[in-house]
Parts: sequence; structure tokens; C-alpha cells
Amino acid sequence: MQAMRQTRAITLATAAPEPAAYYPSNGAVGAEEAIPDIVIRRLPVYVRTLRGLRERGIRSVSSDALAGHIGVTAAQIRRDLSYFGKFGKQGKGYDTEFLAAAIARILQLDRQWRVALAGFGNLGRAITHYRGFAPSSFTIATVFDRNPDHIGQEINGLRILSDACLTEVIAAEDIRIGIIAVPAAFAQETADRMIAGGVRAILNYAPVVLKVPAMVTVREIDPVSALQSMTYYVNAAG
Amino acid sequence: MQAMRQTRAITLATAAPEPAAYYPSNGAVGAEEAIPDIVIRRLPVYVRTLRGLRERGIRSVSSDALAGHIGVTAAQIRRDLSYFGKFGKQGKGYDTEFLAAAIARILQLDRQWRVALAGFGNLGRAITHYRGFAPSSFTIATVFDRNPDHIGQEINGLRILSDACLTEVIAAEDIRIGIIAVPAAFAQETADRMIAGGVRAILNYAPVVLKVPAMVTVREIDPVSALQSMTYYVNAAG
DNA sequence: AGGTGTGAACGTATTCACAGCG
DNA sequence: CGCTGTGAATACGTTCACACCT
Repeated sequence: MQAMRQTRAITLATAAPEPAAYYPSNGAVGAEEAIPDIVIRRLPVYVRTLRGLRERGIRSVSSDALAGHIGVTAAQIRRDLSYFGKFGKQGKGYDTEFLAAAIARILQLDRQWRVALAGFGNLGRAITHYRGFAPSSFTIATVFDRNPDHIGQEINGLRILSDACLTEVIAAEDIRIGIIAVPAAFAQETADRMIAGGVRAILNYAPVVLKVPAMVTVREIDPVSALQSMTYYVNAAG
Repeated sequence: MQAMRQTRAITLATAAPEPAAYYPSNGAVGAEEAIPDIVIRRLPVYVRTLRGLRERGIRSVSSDALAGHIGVTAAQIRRDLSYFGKFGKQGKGYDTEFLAAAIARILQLDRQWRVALAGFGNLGRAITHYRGFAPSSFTIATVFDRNPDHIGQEINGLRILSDACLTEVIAAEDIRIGIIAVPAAFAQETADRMIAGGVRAILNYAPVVLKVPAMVTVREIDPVSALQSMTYYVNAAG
């Protein structure tokens, strides 16, 4: 039916609807990929929570206490961690700083990632000005737009570049992560060109299901769908 | 461990980590709630895709063709729809317009929902100016902020109100849906006050796991976590 | 005693495969 | 004959419960 499928774009499905033939090849091959993506998606929350505890001076935490903060079960945390090794001390719990660093390392957050942003409309502007990316391991390295009025403009010491040279700049700068904040109609094309430049992970804000090769990971940010699914549960006259 | 848990805030888990004791009471009770939340979360994408096909003049579509557009399996679409009834014609497929309308009705998208937005920083501003909510059944009805410089300002014919009267205004205006775009430190407090005013669905942009009663649905929008989980798969060097 | 790490049990979601309808 | 709708089979994810460590 389709030649390309979204990979790990698991906003909607529990498991990747990936045909066996398109087996992913993310980084290392072999025994890896036994770890469910849903586990990987929970790890950032663990890191964030552990860092928060650490900042509040809490040096040690049990899986039960951590579960309470995050809103999952203690068994789930222990099971998730067991995919990667043994991080706790029996009878004691986990060292918050140590565990945060260990998970961050697993996620490759122990370095800074340069990110390419496509689209400098309302959303792109908000993303550019957002202060939360830098401390989370991400630096907006380049911004692209189609609008000639925007091109050449300077923001945060970043010059907005023409969309036309997106592939080339991404390749030249060796960027592996892209954020798509362009109108829906241009999203697929932008994704294709990012991937051609070497991007292997895409954060997609456009309300479009991107078709990408198996080596590329996509996550959708879709506030409209989120709202539209919540209305199912809201009792209108309440 | 915790008195309140997030409900259906299933950004991370497959199934709601809901203790049986806190059984949800979303709208109608009884035989309902047999339908998995993950199915509900897929429906908006079906609607969006069907409407897109309709606009392109395509009046009929098979589950297989629709699956191709969305990137799921045909069996999943048929199974999902089967929770709600029979919408197709054997040997023919589905009428795009009819099915879009049917699902929209299931999701209660056949009306306009008034939404309260808390936070008028970078993100809140972008949300206010976003043109995608209105055609998707959502109208930003009120905007709240703490910053006295912002309060009183007018945007799109909306006056920015003081955060102090959030609960009262939401109650007075009978608003059931809130969007949280305040700093992480104020997110829980804002959620509590929205809920006190009558809000039953929250779209949370703050990087915080909200604790809410079971009758409230929460969805997280967390771009940082999304990025941080994708780096796991990215092969840094080439 | 307190709490991890993990086999085994369980529950949930997806996919298969086909009867049956138009 | 093509395609839906759905029982049955399978795959996957979560939770239980406890051996084991400190």
C-alpha cells in the first residue's frame, strides 16, 4: 500500500506499525532494539523528575516514591530501568544524581544537539525564543523560512536562512535533528529535504502524518488532535 | 502513594495507570468506557484525513486506502470503527463525508468549544494567534496572565484578564476546556484553579505531570521530552 | 526491614483471516 | 468479487509477587 511508513511516530499507536521488512536501523544494530519505544519515551520524564528532586536536595529515592511524583507505578519504573542495567541499591533506592546521569547518558543527553528549525511563523518564532531547549541538550542552530521578508533577519544571533538551501546547510553543519513548523502543505516536502541533508529525527508540529524511511524517527506535536480527543470525555452540560 | 493521579494523561503509558477505585466518570456512565483511550486518540486523525480526502473531491475510500494515508493498518481502522458501529459498505468502502461527520459527532466536534488559556508568554501568544483551533471546533474564549503589564491588553478582540479571577471567570463563562501555557512552577496551581472553575479537559504545555481528579482528562504537549527520546535512536556520527 | 530486579501472570492492543454482505 | 466487520490468535506492555541483597 505504501512505500514508506512513519517510523516510531508513535503518537497514536502503542507499537510501531512497522512491517518486518522495514526493520529499523537506528544507530547500533543487533541485540539492541529489544527495548520498546514506549520505554524510551518515558525516560525523559524520569530524568526531568530526578533532576528536580536533586535540585531540591533529595539525594535518594525509592521506585515507589519516584512513581508517586511521576504518576506511574513503581513496578513500571523498575521494569523500565531493568532494560538497561541495575541502578539501585536494595533497601535504599536510587541515587537521584547518579540515576539521572545514567538515563541521560542512555538517551545521549550528555552532549548538546544542534537542531534545524524550518518555519518562522507564529510557532517558529515561539520555538526560537523558547528558553527550555538549551538546558535540555538542544540548540537551535539554524532557522529556515520561505518568506523573503523573514530571510536575512537576525534573532538571538541567528540569521534566518532561505528555505532553498535547507538541505545543503543541514548537510554542511552536520545536523541530525529537525523541527518542522511550516504550514501543513509544505511539511512533507520539508521533511524529505531535511532527511536528504542528513536529519534522522524530526519533531513535527504540522498536522500531517509524515512518510519517512525507517532510519528516521518522527514525533508529532498535535495540540488540535489532543483537544479533539479530550472532548469525547467532556460532559458538555456538566 | 498518591491521592490523585493523572487521568488519561496517556502520553507515556499504553493504558491508563488508573486504580480501579478511581473509576472515571466522564459524561455518560455505564456501558460506555469500554472503548480504549488509544482508540479515541486516533479518531481525530481519521477525521482530519477524511476531511482532506473530501476536499480533494474523493467521496469514497476503503479501509486499506485510508490506512495508507494515515500510516496505520487497515485492520486497525476497521477495528477502531467497530467500537462505534458500522459505517462502511461492503465491497465499496466508506463515504468520506459521512464517516468524517460520524466520527466528528462521536468526538463531540459538531459544536464549538470555548477554551480558557492560561499564560501569555511566548507560547501563550503563539497559541492565541494560531488559526488552526477555530476550524477544529475550539475558540479561545479567555486569556489569563499574572504579568500586570499584559493584563488589560487586547488581542483578537480578547482582553487579557488577571490570573486572580481565573476560577471565577471560567465558572461564569461555563468553560470546560483549559490550556496551560504558564511556567512549570505555576502549572499545578493553575490546573487546580481551572478544575475548581469547572474545567474537565486540560491541554498542558508545562513540563510537569499534573495531578488531577479522575473526572478530568489531561494531555501533555512536551516537545522537549519528544526530542530527548528521539536522540536515543540518532546515530551521532553519520 | 526495606526495596530492587525479574520470572510469571495478567490484561490490553493489534493483526489475522474469513464469513457474509452488497 | 471486493471490502467490511469481527471472532480468534497473537504480540505486547503492565503488574504481581517474591527471591535476594544490604
